[in-house]
Amino acid sequence: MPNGKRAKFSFKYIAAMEALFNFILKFGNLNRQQMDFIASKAKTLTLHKEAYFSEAGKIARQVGFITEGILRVCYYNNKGEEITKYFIDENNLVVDLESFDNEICSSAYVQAVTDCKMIVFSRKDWLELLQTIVGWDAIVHKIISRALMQKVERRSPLVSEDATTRYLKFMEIYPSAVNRIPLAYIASYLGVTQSSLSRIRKNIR
Amino acid sequence: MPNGKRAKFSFKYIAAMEALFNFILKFGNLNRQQMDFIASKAKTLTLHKEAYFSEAGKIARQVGFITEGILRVCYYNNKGEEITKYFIDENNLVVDLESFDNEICSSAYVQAVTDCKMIVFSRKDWLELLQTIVGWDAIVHKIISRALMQKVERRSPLVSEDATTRYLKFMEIYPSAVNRIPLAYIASYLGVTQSSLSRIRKNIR
DNA sequence: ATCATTATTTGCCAAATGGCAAATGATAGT
DNA sequence: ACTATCATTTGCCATTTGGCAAATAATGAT
Repeated sequence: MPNGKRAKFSFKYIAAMEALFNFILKFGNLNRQQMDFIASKAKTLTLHKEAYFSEAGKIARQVGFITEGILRVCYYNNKGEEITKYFIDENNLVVDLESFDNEICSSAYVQAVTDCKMIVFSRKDWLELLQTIVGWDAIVHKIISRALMQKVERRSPLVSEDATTRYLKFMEIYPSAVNRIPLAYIASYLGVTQSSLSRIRKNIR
Repeated sequence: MPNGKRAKFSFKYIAAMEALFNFILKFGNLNRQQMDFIASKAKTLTLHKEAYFSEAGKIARQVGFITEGILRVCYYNNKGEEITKYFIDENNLVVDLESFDNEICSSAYVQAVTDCKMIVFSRKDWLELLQTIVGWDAIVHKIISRALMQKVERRSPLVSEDATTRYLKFMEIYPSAVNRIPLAYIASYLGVTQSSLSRIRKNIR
């Protein structure tokens, strides 16, 4: 990227890109040219609290990276209750994989829990990156496998714990998020009622 | 494979291999030569009920494909309770991914719930397949991603359901396995006590 | 067939959690 | 500062689930 062009990027934008590459480079190597090509496809996206990144009934058309804020993935179960499947916080990739990969309608909402700043790639650009950058698919596969394993390791153990233990585990995993996520969302993530979670909080102190 | 050699394979062995390739070919294409190469690395393994396929504290050194029987993956939580994380039944790949990929000690046991027949690949052979067969890594990635997504989709929703609903969902997913898995394992998978599950079974009829 | 062992069911009661509604607290808009 | 709105806490009681122990059933070995 020629020096003369730098001026048009804000400090915040550069910091966000740096966070993105810090994240990516944990999973594999890229040269300067490849990184510039990725950067050339990146757009920024601001999501206000409660806005949707992708929606049930629609096809997910972008891949995102959260630089600020927290998203959650949720759905409605057959009793009509809204269930939070998981939270995704800063410096993580967000994509409704099933929907994005297969171009089928999603059954889940991906929603901003707080105001969010993201870097996003359109489906078209993302596929171009996959076709152009040698080794990019391997990096993406690693990122996605790790994210999936993390989801399994985080939510699934809750099944065998009582409500208090669930909340304690939650606080361990998302210490900085606990105070930014409404109680109702945490309760639905943990599979307890709001009032129970409120009482659990009281008892912990 | 020359005709003269066929005689040394039993009917059962051939059926097992066919099941393996039926499974693999759902995720990508392979030519005859590639399939023969894979087959040349395959060994059969019989596990008796309660035997371990891989163990906590050890490094997982093989990839398996179940042709008959059911395995379970379990661990001990910090209260010392044995928790079944999931079951894996016929026509599925089994590998303790974290341990196998990174050559680190596992924290989980993979144990036969019933007598099992499997096709297995040693770590060495598996890596050779990855290096030799073009496109094999892509197929493996797809298989593994799907398996991980399935785990997320199966166990994680249990968090938000009551005990009876958990069991009903379990029966939907593993209809043919319900009667082959001891109640205690199912109970620990569902996060309920044995006695509760026993009562739930009674009430359902 | 018999016994020993293990798995499952059942009874009894305690503890945890849910359901509902009201009270309190927090927040944003005017 | 004052509402209106939404989020959280609390009280009361019902329901679900757990803990423990004993009874029954199933299984495998001799």
